[in-house]
Order: sequence, then C-alpha cells, then structure tokens
Amino acid sequence: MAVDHAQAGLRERKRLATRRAIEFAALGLVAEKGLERVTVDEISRIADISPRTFFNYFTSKESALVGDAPELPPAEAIDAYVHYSAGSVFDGLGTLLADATEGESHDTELLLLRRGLLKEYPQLFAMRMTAMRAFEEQLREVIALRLVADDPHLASDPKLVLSRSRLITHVAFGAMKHAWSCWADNEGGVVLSERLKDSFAELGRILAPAHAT
Amino acid sequence: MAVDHAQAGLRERKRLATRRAIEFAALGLVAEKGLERVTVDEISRIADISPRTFFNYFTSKESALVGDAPELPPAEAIDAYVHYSAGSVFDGLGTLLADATEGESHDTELLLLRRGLLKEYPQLFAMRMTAMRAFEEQLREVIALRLVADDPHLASDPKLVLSRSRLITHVAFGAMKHAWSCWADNEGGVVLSERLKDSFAELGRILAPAHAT
DNA sequence: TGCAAGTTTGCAGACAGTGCAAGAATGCAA
DNA sequence: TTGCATTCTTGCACTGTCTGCAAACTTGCA
Repeated sequence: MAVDHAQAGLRERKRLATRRAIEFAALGLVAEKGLERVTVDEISRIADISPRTFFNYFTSKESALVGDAPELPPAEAIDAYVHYSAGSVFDGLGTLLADATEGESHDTELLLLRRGLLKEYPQLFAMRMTAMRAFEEQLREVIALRLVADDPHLASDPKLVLSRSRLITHVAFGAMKHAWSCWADNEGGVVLSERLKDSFAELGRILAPAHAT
Repeated sequence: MAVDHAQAGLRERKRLATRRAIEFAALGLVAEKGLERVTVDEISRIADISPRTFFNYFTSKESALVGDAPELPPAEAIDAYVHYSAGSVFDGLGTLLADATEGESHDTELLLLRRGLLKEYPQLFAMRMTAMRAFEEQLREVIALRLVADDPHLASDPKLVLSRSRLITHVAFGAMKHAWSCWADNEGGVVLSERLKDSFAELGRILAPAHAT
C-alpha cells in the first residue's frame, strides 16, 4: 500500500516504469486516434512490450485508460469525520473525499490526459466509477460508523444503519460525479479536491434550507 | 413511440418475439451456468437463431441481459412535477421515477430473472446504469425546468441552473440505486415504484430536518 | 402475382483476452 | 563472482466477441 516509489529495488522501479509507459502510450494513442481505432497491439508497440505483457499489467484495454481507484484517507482523518457530530453527515464528506483523491495528484501529465478522455468517453467514466466499488463499500462503512456515533440508539437497528449508509453513500457519489464533471468542464486550474468541497457545499445549500427559501 | 404491441403487423410481432426469445435464452442460461460460462453461440442455439442474428438485435452479450432504459413518463406527469412548487425538488421525483419504471412491468417473467442477475453481477447493474445516460439527461432537463419554475430569477443564470440540475440528477440517481438495491434484496412482493418513493422519502428525512434531530 | 423493403444467415476476418511453457532478468547468499 | 530461486517477459495456440458483406429468404403492398 502506497509504497515509497523512490527506492524499492530495480524490479519494482522497472515495473512502475513499464506500467506508466503503457498508460502513457494508451492515453496518447486514444487522444490522437479515438478509442475504437486503437488496439492493444498498437499500444504495446508504442510502449515497447509484447502484447502478451500488456495483459500482465492490465486486464483490459480500458483498464489501462481509466486509472486506479483512490484509497481511503488515513485513519486520523476518518476518525475526525466519524466523531465530528456538528452539521449533517454530508458536511465532512467533501473534505474526506478530497483527501482521498489528493493522493492521485503525483502524475499530473497522466492525470490531465485522463481527464480529457473520461470527459470525451462517458463509458470510460462509468468504468472508472465501477472500478471504485471497493472504495464505495469502505466509504459506506465509515458512514455507518458516523451514523451510529451521531445517534447511538441506531446501533440496535443494524438494518436501518445499512440502508441509510447505503443511501448516503450513493448520494455522496452523486455529488462526487458532479464535482468531477465541473472539474473536467473547467479547463483552467482548480484542483479536484476544491471542486469536491464546492459540490458538497452546494448539496447542503440545496437540501437543508429547503424551507428557508 | 411505445407502440401498442397487440397489432402492428406480422413483421413487428415476429421481431418482438425473437427479441424476447433471445433475452429469455440469455437470462436463463446465465442464471443456470454463470455469466462467464455462457457464449453467444449457446444463447443463439437456444433462441433458435444464428449467432449472426443475435448481433442484429443486441450489440453485445451483456446488452441482451440488462434490458432497455425506461422512458420519461407522459407530459402531464412531468408538468405536474415541474409546477408542483411545494416541498423540495426531491419530493416529487420519487413519484416521477416510479411512473417511469412502471412501464417495464409488463413482462414479469423477464423482470424477475433480470433482477436476480443484476444483483448477482454488479458489473451488469453498472452497465444498465450506463445505458440510462439518455434518460438521465432527459431527467436533468425536467429538473432544470422545475428549478426555474421554483425560482424564476434563476433563468438569468443558465450556468447555475445547469450545475444545480446536474447535481440534483446525480443525487436522484443515487437514491434510485438505493431503491433498486433494497428492492432486489427483498425477495418478496413490493413493486419497485414503491421502493423508489420510500428511498426518496428517506432521503428527505435524512437531509431536510438535519437540525430538528 | 410481383416488386420493394426488411430480415436472416454464412463466411471471412479483426480484435480482445487467457493458459502454458520456455527463456531472460533480478535478488540474494555463499 | 557464481549459482540458484523468484519473478517477469514473451511467443504460441486457442476461445470468444463483434463487424462487414453478399446471398437467400420473408413480409408488405399494389
């Protein structure tokens, strides 16, 4: 998990380099010729590996394009969220998710190429979301903890906790998608984590004061 | 659209019958042997058509499994929602979506087979959601109308309307997913449209009275 | 009855993806 | 440095998806 890439043996470094070469070749080719007109053979040729090796790194052409799912932020950040207990369940979620996506920022070049593609090909965006299933479930567990922390009575009704945490997770992912599309629309700077906070803030504004129009 | 299936010419009826035969064969085989162990050749053999014909009806093995996206409910229902103007934007949405999914209820046999599969194979569920992209955009336009009806001032800021309607659409789809998983969990009766209303009601309960704990 | 339009099918072929086994590179310890 | 275990790369054969094309067939309609 999140190994320090600087020094980890030749083998590890080579593997990382190959991985990046494949992603780079794939993203570049698709940006240039369009998703349908790029084959694994071609990607492999550019990345200078055999087509067979491509599939040692990625399970499909698409998975080389969409990137990995984020990881949950460190335990302290999670604890802070779980025991925040001021404002609604959603209030801290934007920050939490922002922290989670922060980790991806290291490879800006790939990040921007990918942003363009995910915007151009909604199918790829959908695949990326699908790839976050595990992350989604982890987040749901965190939310369940928060629900019980907010209202200890709930602990006696695990089914309700499950149902509510699911609903909130789905809604939070909705806000995340929104943040992502705003971020992708906006050619300029603005980091994703900021957009995330904005989207959650807007969600709060739309929902909570529904009567105080 | 939504042609009356009863009488529409032999050609049309045959086409519909073939389509159903394929879906039925596909769903049955997958339920019996598992998604990976079923091939298009096999489906075609059971449906009594050539493999080539399979692809005249569906663009992929999966699309024969997931079913079509719903259509927007009739104009009156939409108008009623747009001009409801009591309660939050979400309040009428559950009913609206319930109406939209109501149309699918005609083929119960396929519906139940499909429910089981979408639950067992989350990838298929994800594909179904992806197939609803067009529906999602239509819904967003309805929501945009409602936003402007609620607050005419907004009409002067189309960007804000776009952003908000997107956010609300994403959140609504989150609630829809929640409704769907509850419905699929629950072996018993309960129609999807009822679950939808429940999920939206719960969403309202969680969000609006966040202060009135 | 006969023609136009739509449907089915077989065939050839591009491409995705997997299992296997041989060979090359790396890590490690003597 | 050498030798051995481990891991990575590659070629090959094979299964399966999906498309284009053209020939045969079916239905709609005059």
